[in-house]
Amino acid sequence: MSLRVKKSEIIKKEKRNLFIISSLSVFEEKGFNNTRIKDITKKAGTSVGNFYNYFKSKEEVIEVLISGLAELMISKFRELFVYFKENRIPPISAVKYLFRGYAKMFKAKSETFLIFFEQMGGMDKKYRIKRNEILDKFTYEVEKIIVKLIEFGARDQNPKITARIWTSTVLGVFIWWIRSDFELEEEELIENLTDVLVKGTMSK
Amino acid sequence: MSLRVKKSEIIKKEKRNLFIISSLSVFEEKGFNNTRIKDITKKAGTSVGNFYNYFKSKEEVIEVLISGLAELMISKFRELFVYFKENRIPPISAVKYLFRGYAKMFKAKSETFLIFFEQMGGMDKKYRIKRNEILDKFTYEVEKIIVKLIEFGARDQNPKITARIWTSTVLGVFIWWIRSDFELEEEELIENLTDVLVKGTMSK
Amino acid sequence: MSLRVKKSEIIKKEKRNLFIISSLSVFEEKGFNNTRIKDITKKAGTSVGNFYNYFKSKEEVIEVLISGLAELMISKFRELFVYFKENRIPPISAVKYLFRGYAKMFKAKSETFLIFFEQMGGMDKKYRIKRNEILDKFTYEVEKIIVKLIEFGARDQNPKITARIWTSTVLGVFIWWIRSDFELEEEELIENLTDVLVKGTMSK
Amino acid sequence: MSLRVKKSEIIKKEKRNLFIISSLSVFEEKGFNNTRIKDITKKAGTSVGNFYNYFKSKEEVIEVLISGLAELMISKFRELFVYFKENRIPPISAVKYLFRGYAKMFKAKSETFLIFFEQMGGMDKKYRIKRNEILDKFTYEVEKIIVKLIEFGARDQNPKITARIWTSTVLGVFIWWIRSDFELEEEELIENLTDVLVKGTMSK
DNA sequence: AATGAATGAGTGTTCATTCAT
DNA sequence: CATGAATGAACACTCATTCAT
Repeated sequence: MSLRVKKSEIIKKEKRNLFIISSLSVFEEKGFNNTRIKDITKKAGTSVGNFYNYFKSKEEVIEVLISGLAELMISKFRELFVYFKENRIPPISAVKYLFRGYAKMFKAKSETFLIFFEQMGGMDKKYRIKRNEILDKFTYEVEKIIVKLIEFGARDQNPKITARIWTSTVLGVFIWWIRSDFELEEEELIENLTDVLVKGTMSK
Repeated sequence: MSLRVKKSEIIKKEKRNLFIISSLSVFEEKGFNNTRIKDITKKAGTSVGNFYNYFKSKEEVIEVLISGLAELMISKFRELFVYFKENRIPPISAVKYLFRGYAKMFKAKSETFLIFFEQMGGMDKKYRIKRNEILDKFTYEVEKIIVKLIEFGARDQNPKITARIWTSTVLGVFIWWIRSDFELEEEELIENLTDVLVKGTMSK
Repeated sequence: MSLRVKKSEIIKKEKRNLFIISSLSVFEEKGFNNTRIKDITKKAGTSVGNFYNYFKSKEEVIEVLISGLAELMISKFRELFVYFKENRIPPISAVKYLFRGYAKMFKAKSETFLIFFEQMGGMDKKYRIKRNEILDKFTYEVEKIIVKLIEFGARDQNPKITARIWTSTVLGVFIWWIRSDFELEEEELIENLTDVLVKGTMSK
Repeated sequence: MSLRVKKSEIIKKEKRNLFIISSLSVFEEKGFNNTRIKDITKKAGTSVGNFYNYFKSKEEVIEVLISGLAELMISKFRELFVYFKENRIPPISAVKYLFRGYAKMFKAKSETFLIFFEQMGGMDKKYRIKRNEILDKFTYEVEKIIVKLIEFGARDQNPKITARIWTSTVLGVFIWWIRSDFELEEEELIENLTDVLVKGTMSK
């Protein structure tokens, strides 16, 4: 019996996931504001009413999407930072490693990132606030790296500003990369990005 | 008679402007999609119907806003680039001068820039496309600067990527600056930004 | 002074007339429901507000139009009937004379007739009622002619029905004639119409 | 499954029909232009939004009404004409039979006919054009009858004019009959109508 | 769970009418 | 008288959400 419940719960979670994935691709195509519940359910191959068996509102989907993304970003950043901190490797290699991690993440979740960075501003104010919170958290993690780099001998810059520069640069470039459908060679992009940021931060 | 006509036309233009400015601040506050015509006209101190004496639709306002901004950006970039090209000054000073020009522009049109960079993605697909076109033009202008810097002795990078890095960085940082309500000292920001980008691009 | 007032009144009447004529041609073109006050005033070469110096509402124009038409129709019918009654001529000639009078009237007021017969039904209920009243009056006049014809030796039909037949036939045919832009030869039309109606009513 | 689908489709068609019938009676009462979607749905006992599950616009209803009527008229006329052609009966009986067919049709669809003949002119230009097309087709069918009557020995008239006379007469009289709420005895009306038209067309 | 018809508040837009100049 | 900007009620249509089956 308990097994049965578990099974049905797994199925439920899968269905919920199907809706999220469907939402994602429709949001990407039409934008959040121009996406109708009907579009999502059509994509998911089910009916409008059924959507409400899994979500209590249209907003819940976007909230789930965003929370998932936020979690992913933060945990990824922390994970990468731990590597950064614990390994005594030349900064340039460490940063490259870091960026490769980012690249992988952006590639895996490209649609979510596009929605997050391109569309979230057009939604309700609360989403804009949420987005900025996430960006701030990201910047905060980056700042720790900058501080680390200063220990490694970087010029004495305002770490807050430099962290913000890094954040803007990394996100802007990767978003552009996604939008261009990954046209550019990943390694070349990372190489160039690392080069500018590390040299810009460290060279005397 | 002709004078009178002119006068009424000036008044008409002023009224139109009032609507644009009102729209701007409401869009900024509520987002384009959550702004009602009534919000705009209330801000402008007039009636709903009167809005349609000046614009044929809600969309027309956003189109006017965006075209105006696009023109401003492009012309400003060109103007600054001409200065950059025609004056034999050290690159770091030239770039600083360039960034000061940007800063001034961003400050003067901060609300429009926020709408452009934060909300436009959430609108119709056509606006996303338009936005990317404008960004591409901007990047193209920046690329000319990078090429110039290479002539000045920069490392041999892929100017397309470096231009994109610059674009992302500058826009990201300035948008953040606007959003933080210009909390940071302008000169410090410019100093730091120039430092990272020029050193990141030029140092061996 | 009194002369001056008179003069200004004449001018006022002329202006009113200009509006009525303008209305007519716009109603004909766009239909009453799709005609805007602006269309009328544009045609009249004046401004929207000025319209209300001459009429108290949009409805007043249609009322003036319709009353004028009703008066014209009724008086014309009476006039023709007097001729019919007072002249001892063969019925067929009298009817022909009658129809020639109608034809002239329809030609002179073709636009008004089209509005009356084609559009009035689409307006408010009260106009439909008014239209039917006018038609009834018309039929009542025709009935007097039928009665006269019976005195002349027509078969014994129900004069109410036959009058209605005549009314429908005459109006239907003339409206068609107007709509076809008077393509058909007037005399041929009258000849044929008279022929059918008189023979249909009188021959044993 | 297929049975279920069929059933739901039948229900859907019935609902659609309910809307059409409701529209009809409201149009008849208030006129197309003065009918609000709310009036229709109130009559149909449902909500405004639901109307749009069955029709894509207010216009679609009128289009359905008109197409249905046009089809009905044309097919009825053809059917009656076939009877007319294939049976060697005295013309007066044949015409009477024809008119009885018309009368039945007018009675069955009286509301639609009223809308068609009284209101369609007040709608958009395209509807006026459509109406005239239908009238022309009707006249064309009548013309064939006139030609037949000429073969039977009618005077040599211009069949186009005589057909138009018949059309105007028949429609005008029946519309009047509907409007008077069928006050007049059907048989007497038909008798009289036939008498005038056939004698008017055939008598030497 | 699944369906999709039903609901109705909400929104952009129109346009007759008013009124300050 | 003439002008045309200003007013705001009214309406067609949309769509998130509910609910009977």
